Order: sequence, then C-alpha cells, then structure tokens
Amino acid sequence: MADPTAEEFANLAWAIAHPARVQIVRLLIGREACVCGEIVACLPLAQSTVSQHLKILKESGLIQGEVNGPKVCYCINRVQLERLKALVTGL
Amino acid sequence: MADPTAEEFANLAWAIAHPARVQIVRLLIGREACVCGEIVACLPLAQSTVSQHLKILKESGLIQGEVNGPKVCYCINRVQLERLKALVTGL
DNA sequence: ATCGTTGATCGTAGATGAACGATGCGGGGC
DNA sequence: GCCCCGCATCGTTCATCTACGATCAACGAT
Repeated sequence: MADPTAEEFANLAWAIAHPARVQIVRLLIGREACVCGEIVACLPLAQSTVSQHLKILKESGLIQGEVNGPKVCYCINRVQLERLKALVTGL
Repeated sequence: MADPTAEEFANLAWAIAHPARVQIVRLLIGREACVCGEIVACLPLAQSTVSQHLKILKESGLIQGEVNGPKVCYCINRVQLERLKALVTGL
C-alpha cells in the first residue's frame, strides 16, 4: 500500500469532517473574504472554539488568513479546494 | 445556520478522513467486491482494527457488507459515493 | 500613554478515535 | 460431534478532538 495520496486525502477530508468547519468553508466560498468576527457571529460557538477550527482549516491549506490591522481576513484557498474536489471525484 | 446538509457532509467526510479508510474505499471501488480477509491483507493493521474501520464505513453508508457463508463480502455503495461527490463538487 | 477591540493561545475537562489482543460466534469440513 | 476458519465484538490503553473561559498580543483611536 503506502498510498502517498491517501494521507493527503485523509487530511483534506478531515479538515471538513466537522459541521462547523463545513459551514465556515461554505461561508468563505460565498463571500470571497470574511473577517473572523463575522464567522464567530454566524456560528453558535465561542470565539476561541471558532479560532481553533480556523486554525485547523488553515493548517490543511483550505483557507488562508491575512492580518489586516487589528482584524484578520480569511478567504478560501481555491487551489486546495480544487485539489480536494479532484481527489473526491477521482474516486 | 442549522445547515441540514452540513452534518451529513461532515459525516461522509469524516468517514474517509483516515488513510486506512481511504485505502479501503479505493480498494472496493477498484474491485467491485472484496472479502474482509483480503482487505486485512492489504493493510498494515490488525484484523480487529480493520473490522472497526469497516464498521465505520458501513455506518456512514459508503460501503455495505453481506454475509456469504463464513465470509463477508464488502462492496461500495455507489449511491452514497455519488452523494459525497455531489456534496464536494457542490462547494 | 492608555484603552478598547480583535483574534490567537493556554489550560482544562469530557468525549471520542485508533490500535491492539483476547474472546465470542456462526459455518463448513473432518 | 468436534474442530478450524473468518469475522465481529469486548475491554483496554493512549492519543486526540471539541468546547469553553481566561488570558495575552497587536493594533487603532482618543
């Protein structure tokens, strides 16, 4: 075995393997860019919890955030998103 | 929020959010049907561990297994697989 | 310089996942 | 009947996720 893509696949799948993260990703896809505070407002979770989910998504490469003054602007990484789609449809 | 599909999405994504389960799914897709023992032979895991992964995949609906004498034959559930693909490409 | 806002990080608690060995159970073969 | 094979399940251990409040760091505004 030792499928090289199996692990990459699992990582990407795991990133969205949580309802909150699915919603975050969908939110960012539909909005082009979004400040962290808005995301927190859209979810029934504490700010720290949302921040952790954002960290997980960032580590997977699905999203990226850039500091904009005191705020942080998150947006989708289309490249990784397409990578995920390709892996799934390639099943 | 309360995205009804977010949870379904997360469940399906979580089912393949593990390298071993990705390999199992790929194996079944490529083989049409496969006895449990063959799957165990293809993975560097104990039989009981593989059995648990199969249980998880079965609960997600991605695969289904039918008893065939002393053996159990697993196969992909194309319907759920297409459902997963649709959810991902629909992002 | 101080303060308020924004978001990341820390620390913690409870729940769940992953892996294994051992055991249980049903079906065939002797 | 008895035993072996194939698979599921149980029980356990260790690690990780999830969620939260509290705290910390960076920045802008006053």
